[in-house]
Amino acid sequence: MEKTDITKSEWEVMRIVWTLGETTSSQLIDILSKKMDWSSSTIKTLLSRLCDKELLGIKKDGRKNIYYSAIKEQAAYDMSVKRVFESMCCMHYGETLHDVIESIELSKSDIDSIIDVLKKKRDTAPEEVHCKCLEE
Amino acid sequence: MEKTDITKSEWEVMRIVWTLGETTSSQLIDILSKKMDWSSSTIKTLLSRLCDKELLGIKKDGRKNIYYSAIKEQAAYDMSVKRVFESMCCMHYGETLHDVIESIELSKSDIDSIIDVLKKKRDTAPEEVHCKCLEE
DNA sequence: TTCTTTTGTCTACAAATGTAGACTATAAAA
DNA sequence: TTTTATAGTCTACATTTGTAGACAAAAGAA
Repeated sequence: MEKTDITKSEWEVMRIVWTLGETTSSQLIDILSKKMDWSSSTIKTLLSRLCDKELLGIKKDGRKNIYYSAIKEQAAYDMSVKRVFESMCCMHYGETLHDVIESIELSKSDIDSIIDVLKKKRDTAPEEVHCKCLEE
Repeated sequence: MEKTDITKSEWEVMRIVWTLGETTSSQLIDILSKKMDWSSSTIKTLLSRLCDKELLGIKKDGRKNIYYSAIKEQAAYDMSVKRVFESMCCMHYGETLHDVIESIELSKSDIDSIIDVLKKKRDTAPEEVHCKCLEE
């Protein structure tokens, strides 16, 4: 079995936890019930599933639960983007990146750092990448 | 309802179809049963689900089915990567792209074209992007 | 201290997904 | 033409996901 993916609904919860740091269910219910129009039960269910998956951790404060993220936000993003790329034909990596970069918001310093890594990568980059979809 | 996602197993099928162009179930069974260690039934089920979702189309050749992709490969990739980015905090777009670029194979011309779009984007790029995770 | 709200834990249930067997109509082989 | 291998369509069934109600315990309000 491979690591479970974070599902669409779970991302919503995780992002709030990452943004707030440690937090309580009431705070999460407060925010997510408005934002996502979910019932409190739904949010509680998601919280306990995320704990099962060990994506969240719990500390007890009396009888209240304090939730905190058990994984680093950036690591979660890296992993999930990497997974998408793994489902793709590698011949399309370039254009896909091109297209996504066109469509999202990036700061100047983001851009600079990406250009930087691209330039470094260029030295050892192959002339072409070839399709492996039918292999193995 | 939003457009259904392509699932992990479905991607495997779609990629073979994209690579082969029009094809038959026997050819797909041949390739995927080896590659994925799936039974022929599994592959047939996936094919018919993909047709239901209108990601594949069928032409009849006698009583055989000829399958073909009903969506463009690049469009499918663009859409699915875009979806992942939509689940993310936009403050992490830059680093995520940086990390994924480091980890995948890109040709020199891919790299050039991405640098190109980045340079264009830089002119109008903001100094910073800000987190919207708690908004709305 | 009794009533009410909050929290937390269980249970529920439909839809989507992963995976595959059963049955049927052909087509190919013997 | 009888046998056999195929391809296609249905049905099946466990898991995961989306979504939420029921109920109990504890905390706060009256």
